[in-house]
Amino acid sequence: MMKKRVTIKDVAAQAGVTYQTVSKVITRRAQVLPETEARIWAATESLGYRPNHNARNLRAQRSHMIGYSWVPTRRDQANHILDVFLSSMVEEAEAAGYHLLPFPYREAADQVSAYRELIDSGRVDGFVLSSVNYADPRVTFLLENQCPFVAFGRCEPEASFPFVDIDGRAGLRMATESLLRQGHRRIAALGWPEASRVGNDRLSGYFEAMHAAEATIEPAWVARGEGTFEFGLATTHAWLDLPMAARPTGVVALNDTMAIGAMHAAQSRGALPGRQFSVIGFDDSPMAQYLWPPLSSVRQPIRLAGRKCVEMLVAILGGQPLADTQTLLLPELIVRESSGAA
Amino acid sequence: MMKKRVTIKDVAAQAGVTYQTVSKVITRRAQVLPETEARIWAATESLGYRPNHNARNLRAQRSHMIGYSWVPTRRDQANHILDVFLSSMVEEAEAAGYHLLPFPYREAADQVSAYRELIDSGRVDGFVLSSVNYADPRVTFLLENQCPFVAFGRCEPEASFPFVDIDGRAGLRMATESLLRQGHRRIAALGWPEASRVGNDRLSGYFEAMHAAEATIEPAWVARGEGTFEFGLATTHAWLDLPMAARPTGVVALNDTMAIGAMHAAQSRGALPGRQFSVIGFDDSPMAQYLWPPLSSVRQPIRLAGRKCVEMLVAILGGQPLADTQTLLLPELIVRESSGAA
DNA sequence: TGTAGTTACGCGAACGTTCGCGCGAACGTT
DNA sequence: AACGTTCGCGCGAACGTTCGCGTAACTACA
Repeated sequence: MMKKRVTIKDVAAQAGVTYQTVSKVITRRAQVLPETEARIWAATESLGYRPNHNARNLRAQRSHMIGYSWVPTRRDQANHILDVFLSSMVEEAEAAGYHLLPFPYREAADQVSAYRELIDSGRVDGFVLSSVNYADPRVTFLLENQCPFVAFGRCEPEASFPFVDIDGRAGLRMATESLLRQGHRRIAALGWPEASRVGNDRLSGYFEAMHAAEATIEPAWVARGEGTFEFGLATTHAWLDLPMAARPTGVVALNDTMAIGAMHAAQSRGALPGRQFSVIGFDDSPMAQYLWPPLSSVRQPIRLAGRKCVEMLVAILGGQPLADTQTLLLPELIVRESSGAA
Repeated sequence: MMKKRVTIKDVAAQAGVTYQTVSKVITRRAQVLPETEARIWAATESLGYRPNHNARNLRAQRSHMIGYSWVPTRRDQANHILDVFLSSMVEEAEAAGYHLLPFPYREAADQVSAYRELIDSGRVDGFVLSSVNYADPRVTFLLENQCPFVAFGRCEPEASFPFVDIDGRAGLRMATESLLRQGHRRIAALGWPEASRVGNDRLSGYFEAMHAAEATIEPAWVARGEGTFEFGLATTHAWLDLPMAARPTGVVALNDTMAIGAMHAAQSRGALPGRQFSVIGFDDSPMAQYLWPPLSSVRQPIRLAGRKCVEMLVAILGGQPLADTQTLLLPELIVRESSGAA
């Protein structure tokens, strides 16, 4: 079907040298006459030669591939991050002579086996992990087998492995401080279950800001749920049912979906978000700007994170010592009309 | 660093046979005593042997990789489709012993060279294309070089190559018919530039439905723009400025972003979407349900499309004759409150 | 002119597989 | 008992590279 592959031997024949010499020229380890070198380059050019990566990788005992798997999202909760995260990783990888190998997400028990297969069969040289949580079995597996990886997200602070993470604590601190500055004192938070490391990290920023401002926190103001629209909606309704003195005037949410639920609840009671009731989300999903009123939200530097993950992993795979093995990136608060003066 | 790779020879040594025999057992081309076979399987098991894919691929002159590249979206227009499309492809590919190779999108002039490099260096066996448009240079290149590929999206009807596409025409016909059934006669459309094949295809469904219902179409009702929120907003404002008799009572949009613009325009003039003015979008993006009122939209069977693309490509790569080389999938209209009786 | 040092290139081997051929042993048939 | 068949397995080669060593030819110096 396709025209014959052109190999290094074809080039050699045309240039009148042995194929090993061609190899040396191409990999620039040559001590060759300028004249022969020119002939060889001319031959590669005219034949359109491209080194066969399978053969190279076999010889080098490397695959130049980076494994990556992500947990698929429900259809009503878009993963708007994936596009940016993936393309930034893919670009950075290509620049370093690597490629990304996406593989299907598997459920808990099976999860580690997918990683094992890929590494044992030589398909990948290392991994980028995401959605890392407490006591992640993948992390322990990879550490045990001394398999190179970089995590997007931390897990235990004790475990020391290379990671890139976004400072969610700082993000929620910024959001909370923004409300405090606008005169809010009674601020509630829509959080995730206690099992979520990311959730706890972000929430701690809320506590920090509140304590620093010496604002009291009613236990009822900190709600933990699955991050859904419905949870944000129901919880906010409950808050707005509280007696005036205990009723929050603003909410910070760990994601935009819950924030939108909160906005709907407020609006359906005639409390215009941004005027009578302030809401700040997290993620700065594209819909944030199209809501009415547009939603304030914390934006994460995803592109940077993707680049950094791959950059670090490539350095590790190249055997280079890493300056800082752990990177924390600052998010940015985007203030829109959903949050305003108390 | 990592413990020594275990190869087929290690297995052979432990099982007391030559490594070629192990190969035969593993690839199931063996005529072997049940007893030896058992020994071999036991050895692979105990050593945790995994075939080296680089070596296999080199030998087989195949990479078992499928190249895929997508055009990155602007940060305010989420690609909520990518997650589903990618994971469905990755899953289907794995089931067939393939993997996906994502590579960076390049601009027009350079675009083909990326495909050439991948195929010439033996990194991929074929491609899945998306965002195919009229006279796509990638298509002509791949056809010329007889390189296997499946397109997600058609281009010219004449060019005959395997593709999977979603029947956008049917989608817009359904949307338009839905409004017609609810008594609307003056229906406008928010389209894409004439250079967009997908745009023209979808729009033709609008024309079809209108003609079938013998509803007249004012030229001003068909607007073509870049698909942005701002375009939907401005255009709808212009429509609502028309004299009563020429003013549309409903809009169908080629994507949700423009539909949301239309909703905002209507709302800001006190026309509640779904009551005084109906809007139907396209994509059923996750935010559709969280808008107020929730947006009616056309949902595409993306997961199915992804599976189908890979299924077809794998069949082609396996040398199997394809029953139908061209698949058209029907979208589904999700009616919510943004569209209602005229 | 003999020897040491350098330069330019060839040669063999190896990476981990698969594949087709070949060969001895066991088997059944005349 | 001699002969063809089948079975079970070994053997050599090949896929396209890279790498270290070997070795001619050339330069330089005594």
